[in-house]
Amino acid sequence: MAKAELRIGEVAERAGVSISAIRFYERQGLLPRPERAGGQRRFSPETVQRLRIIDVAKQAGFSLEEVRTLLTSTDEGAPAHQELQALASRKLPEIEALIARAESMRDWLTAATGCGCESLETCGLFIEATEPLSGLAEDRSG
Amino acid sequence: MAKAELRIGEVAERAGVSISAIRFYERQGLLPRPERAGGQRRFSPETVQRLRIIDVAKQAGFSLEEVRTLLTSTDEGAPAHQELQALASRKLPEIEALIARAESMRDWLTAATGCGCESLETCGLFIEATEPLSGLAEDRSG
DNA sequence: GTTGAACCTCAACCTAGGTTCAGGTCAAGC
DNA sequence: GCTTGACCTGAACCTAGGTTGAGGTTCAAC
Repeated sequence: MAKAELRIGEVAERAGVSISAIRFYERQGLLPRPERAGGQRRFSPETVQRLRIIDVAKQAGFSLEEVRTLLTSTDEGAPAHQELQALASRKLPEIEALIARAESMRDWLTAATGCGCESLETCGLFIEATEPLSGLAEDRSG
Repeated sequence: MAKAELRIGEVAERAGVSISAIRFYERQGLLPRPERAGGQRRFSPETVQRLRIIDVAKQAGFSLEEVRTLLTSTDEGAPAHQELQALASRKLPEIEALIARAESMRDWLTAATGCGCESLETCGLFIEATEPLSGLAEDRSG
């Protein structure tokens, strides 16, 4: 383990995250409580990489709680692919549903840019069962 | 204008929205303040349709503030297509960006389900500049 | 005339992912 | 020894779109 010598401002800059986010992640258990010197946090360079991992996982669609699960699992010695595959398999259908909903929105909005209706009440875009809309309904089945 | 004879519970059921949402929309200016009988709201049947319009617009990706803009504009006599086209044209790039981001997430997650790495630190999925990730970066340009 | 369902208002609460603020400490340069 | 910048804690605040709860009224049936 490398020496704990970085101050929070430097870690923030290197990792491209805010100082307040670093303290927040620590509170949320995504980062271990770092060593202190005179009350101030001192981080090892590995922390920068851990913050980058957190960032990538967030971009991939994981919540901070899911990221914490992933990090905790590997911290405890489990192989990375184990929890990662499980989380990804659970997240994938959510993201696919998001894509499908967003594509329906796009189709509706595209139709709307060509709308010439005088009133919303009579506009086909706002009358349910019209095709571009059907895909927009939220899933109320379960 | 039809008679104001519906109670809030009936409007909620017909429109498929919650009672608390109806009161909330009234506070937010999406519904006009309805007539009262002994302190209780009495709605005209048109309210049900207005709630359906709100619902469709929400599904299409508009915020309540945007929906209010749309409704206010047409309430004031403007043709529906005028504000609708403007709002849709502004919303469309947002939704297209959302689709692009979600597709990048999907690709990353798909790769992750096949990951066999032992550690996150050495996993290519978490090393930036690796391709599936490049599309995931949030737009920090503007 | 009383019960119970449906309604009322106002304020507080919820999620997620942080940010901001107040009030205080620490470290380095002059 | 004083200033300045970086840091500390804890609590409050933010968005969006509502929901929930407390405490009180009204309506319809029996």
